[in-house]
Amino acid sequence: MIVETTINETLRKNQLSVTDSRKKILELFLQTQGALAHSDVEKQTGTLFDRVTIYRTLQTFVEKGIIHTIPTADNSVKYALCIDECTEGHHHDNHVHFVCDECNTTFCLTHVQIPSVKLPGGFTGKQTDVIISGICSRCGNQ
Amino acid sequence: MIVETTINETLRKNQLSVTDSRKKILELFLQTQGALAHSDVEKQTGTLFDRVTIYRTLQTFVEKGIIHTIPTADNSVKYALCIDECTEGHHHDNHVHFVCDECNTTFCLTHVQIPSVKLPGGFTGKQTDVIISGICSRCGNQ
DNA sequence: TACAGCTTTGCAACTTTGTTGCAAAATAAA
DNA sequence: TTTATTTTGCAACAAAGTTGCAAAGCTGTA
Repeated sequence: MIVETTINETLRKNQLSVTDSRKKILELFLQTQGALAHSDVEKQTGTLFDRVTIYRTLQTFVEKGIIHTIPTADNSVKYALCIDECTEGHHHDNHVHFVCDECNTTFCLTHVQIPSVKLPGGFTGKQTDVIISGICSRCGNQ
Repeated sequence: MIVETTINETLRKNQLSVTDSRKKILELFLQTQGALAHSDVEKQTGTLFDRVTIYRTLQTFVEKGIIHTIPTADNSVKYALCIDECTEGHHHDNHVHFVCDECNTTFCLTHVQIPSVKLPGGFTGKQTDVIISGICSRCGNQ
């Protein structure tokens, strides 16, 4: 169980009103190891909140830098907490994400170094996202 | 202008019937430097084909390995030709894509080496996608 | 070239996903 | 407690994607 104080503090720090939906959705992310899609949040909160509220809450969290979006090869958008306090300047610039082919969980690998890529002439890179798919530690060790 | 023979051959090689929509959509990809979203194809072909036909054609092309999907940070799916004959085993395993923040074009950088990433213990990577955003050569040189 | 068999297309209807405006409810500050 | 501001839920809508099925189009063979 996550201490409610932590959740409230996080919201206050980000100048957000403390509301039921925000508390519950933030708690969900804190409890979840992997990333969540909008539909996941919707399923896990049942009929507690309106669909629109969930959209707006996720959007707000992204704007405040509490969560970030993850690129996926299919059309789904996924969100994940930035676990490290890399949040300093609210720049979630470089990320490595791991999607398990078996259980379909998305991991945000914060402790992995982003490799630098040589770009062709004239191209200037700002942000690099790496998505690796394969088998995660849980599914591999069975 | 792309030779029609090339298009027909590509379709035949992949055991696909040669139809107007397939010819036209494949031609579009051959003419386009960047990647295309479903909506781009729709706009560029006008009322020539039904929306459903475009969906199905893109899906077929992906299955046959003629094009591949590109992960994006927003929710849009993009498709691009695999230009190199890396198609040998129909395994489009590793890709570097570049999205220009300015003109929003997506480039499939086939000649860029994919860096290897050290994964945490227990994780086994199979496919790596790298998405770099920034300024492309066209927009930078102006 | 014509025909039979198979594949593809277009239509209609539907589901899912995401957005916007606005009044009511909840929260924050005084 | 009261007031000002923020957030929520509803309704209505727009966009994106899917499915079944009959009609039309392709392919191979004669």
